Amino acid sequence: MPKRISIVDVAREAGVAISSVSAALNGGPGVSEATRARVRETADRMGWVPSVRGRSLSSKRTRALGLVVQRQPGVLEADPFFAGFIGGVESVLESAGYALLLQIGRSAAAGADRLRRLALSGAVDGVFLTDVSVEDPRYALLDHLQLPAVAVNAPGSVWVSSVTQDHRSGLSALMEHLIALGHRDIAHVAGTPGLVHSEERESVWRCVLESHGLPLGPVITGDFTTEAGARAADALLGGSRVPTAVVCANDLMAIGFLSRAKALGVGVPDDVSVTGFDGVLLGAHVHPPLTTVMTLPGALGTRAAEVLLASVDGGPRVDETIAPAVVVDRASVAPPRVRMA
Amino acid sequence: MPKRISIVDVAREAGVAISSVSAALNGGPGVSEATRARVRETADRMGWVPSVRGRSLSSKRTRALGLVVQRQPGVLEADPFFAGFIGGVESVLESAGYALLLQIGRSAAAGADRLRRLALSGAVDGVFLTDVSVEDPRYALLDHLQLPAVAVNAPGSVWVSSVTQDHRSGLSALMEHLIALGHRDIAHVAGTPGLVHSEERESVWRCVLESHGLPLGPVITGDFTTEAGARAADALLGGSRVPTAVVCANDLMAIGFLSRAKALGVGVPDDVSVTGFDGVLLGAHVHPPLTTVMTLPGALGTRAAEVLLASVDGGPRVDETIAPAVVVDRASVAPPRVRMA
DNA sequence: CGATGAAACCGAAACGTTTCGGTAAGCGGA
DNA sequence: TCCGCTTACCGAAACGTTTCGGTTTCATCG
Repeated sequence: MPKRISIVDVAREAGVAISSVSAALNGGPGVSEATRARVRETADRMGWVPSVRGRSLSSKRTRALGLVVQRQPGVLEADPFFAGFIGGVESVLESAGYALLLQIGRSAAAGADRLRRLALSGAVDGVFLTDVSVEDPRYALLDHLQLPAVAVNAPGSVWVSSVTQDHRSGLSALMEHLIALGHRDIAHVAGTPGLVHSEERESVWRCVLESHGLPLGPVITGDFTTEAGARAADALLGGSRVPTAVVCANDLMAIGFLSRAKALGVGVPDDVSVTGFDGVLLGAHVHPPLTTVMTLPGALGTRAAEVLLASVDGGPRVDETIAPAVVVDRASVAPPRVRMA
Repeated sequence: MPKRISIVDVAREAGVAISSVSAALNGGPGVSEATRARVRETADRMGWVPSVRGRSLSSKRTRALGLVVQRQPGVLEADPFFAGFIGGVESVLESAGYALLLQIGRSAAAGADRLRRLALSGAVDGVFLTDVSVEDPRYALLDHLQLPAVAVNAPGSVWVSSVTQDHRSGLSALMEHLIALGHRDIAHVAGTPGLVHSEERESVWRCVLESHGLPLGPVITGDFTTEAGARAADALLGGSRVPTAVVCANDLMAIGFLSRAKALGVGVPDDVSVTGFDGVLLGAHVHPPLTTVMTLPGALGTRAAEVLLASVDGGPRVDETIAPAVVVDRASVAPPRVRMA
């Protein structure tokens, strides 16, 4: 009901042209300090807030960044990655006066389509690329559109920047730790196939085993949910040849594995060692407390936002790396029990 | 680099006026089926996506809804409420073609200010109100602005609608269950003071005890974090008079309590029963599995989005309720141990 | 004293869409 | 034949800002 006040109202009230109001409030040149102060005072007094609609149409800047999450709602709910990431992003956007436009596509195809519309409609000045898959089609789209973008935990492209937290060193340190304890039979519970971070973690597991001349234990393909972890426990613990250690691609699957192992009467870490990946808060509160690799989604979000903002302002593409993920040794890992042959 | 194509390009290509393109694509009247089809075909062929900037300026509709979260980043990361809620919201917005504008204010004051700017700048067509505190100043702002809004798990106002999942029945059922088992000494670990859901849960705890003529056990004030739960365990288990049951205002605090209790050598549920509230996925995987009240953030988000969308379309304010939260009885509750007087 | 130039300020176009008043064509009825 | 009504379509204003070219003012310098 209270009619919006616009820049023309402020201009009339202050007795200047609207272009002067604009210049005064945006710090532009061609305005004396006296008028600048007077305009500012008038605008404040009238409670004027520039219309983001008019502004974005005119200035080609929306002052919003886009994030299209393509995940099952269930994973989203349990996995704290996004909450942490978004928290980090927001801490930067807040001071920059930017907003975050969030969309959730339940499949990769739906996500790509939403991203396409988001970009083409000019709703955002740049986008974050998460859950990147190998041969992700979104790179081609963004390269073509030349829309500022930053890939998170995935390689960049000709046009797209990237911000990454190194997974490899932390995970290989964890593997080395297991091997140093005497484990020779190490299984892997993998994440959703096709995602770069799934593939990467599996590749680390494989490389470390090969570098020690150890046999590749069984691989169970999961989807990052606790249910997948439980199914993996069924598959791995019920067989004739039970591994002495199980390296899970994320904490949620490790926690699901832990629960099912307990239900099956298999002791952790006495009968089998289990490790996770992510470092979720609750991993410290399960039984036994989960040995894992601690990642920093918040720091990742912060840096990604800074990079993307710089890119929006015309900066060059960059490939950044934040502090690597480190092993957090809790109590779900122990030397293997000596067994009968 | 590939210059944006606009509605005038489509109009020229199809040989009609831009107003006809607009009418044709938006299903407006005054367009023959023949031209409508031709325009649609042309637009598709050219890959035209309407500019949300031009559209929102002209139509007074942004096709975006706002959510200002005012929480500490830490809580946000661990508490799956928002991920679930946002998932539910998005499932509705996706089909409606709306986007979600997310902002995080680290304090209530910062949140209120961000909401104010969000509303005044015309960036959104409506907003969700979460983490509402008693006497929340945002109601007055929205009432004054007449901006469509829906309060989540909090009462509405003259102008603001509300969508609520009943907490009281589930929590009082949980209390009755404890009392039926023989508990007489029931403590409460409360949430952040001032928030309506904190106050509400404490009030249920108080009412049920009073209705049974039982003494009010000690109340420890927390802040919904696991650390607060651990501190509560220190306070409650170290004292001379240890309660037989502890009702926590959320799962995170209950889980923190559980961990610390184990560290202190206090058995759950043998020495003390513990309950949570929320029904987070991981509550089933801690030891012992947590008895709690299961809420449905996703369903809440879905309904809230529907209500808000209806409100944006001029619908009347409503107060909705979704299916109540129900008790999930796992293993952290047992009859009290018989003690020496 | 007049020319020069910078600083301050103004006016209008441009951004891309929706919306509304207006016009031409077609058609049935008197 | 002419009037009036409907249908299809067009042109232009409006939304609120930024931006850019232009004009005035005034001090400076030759």
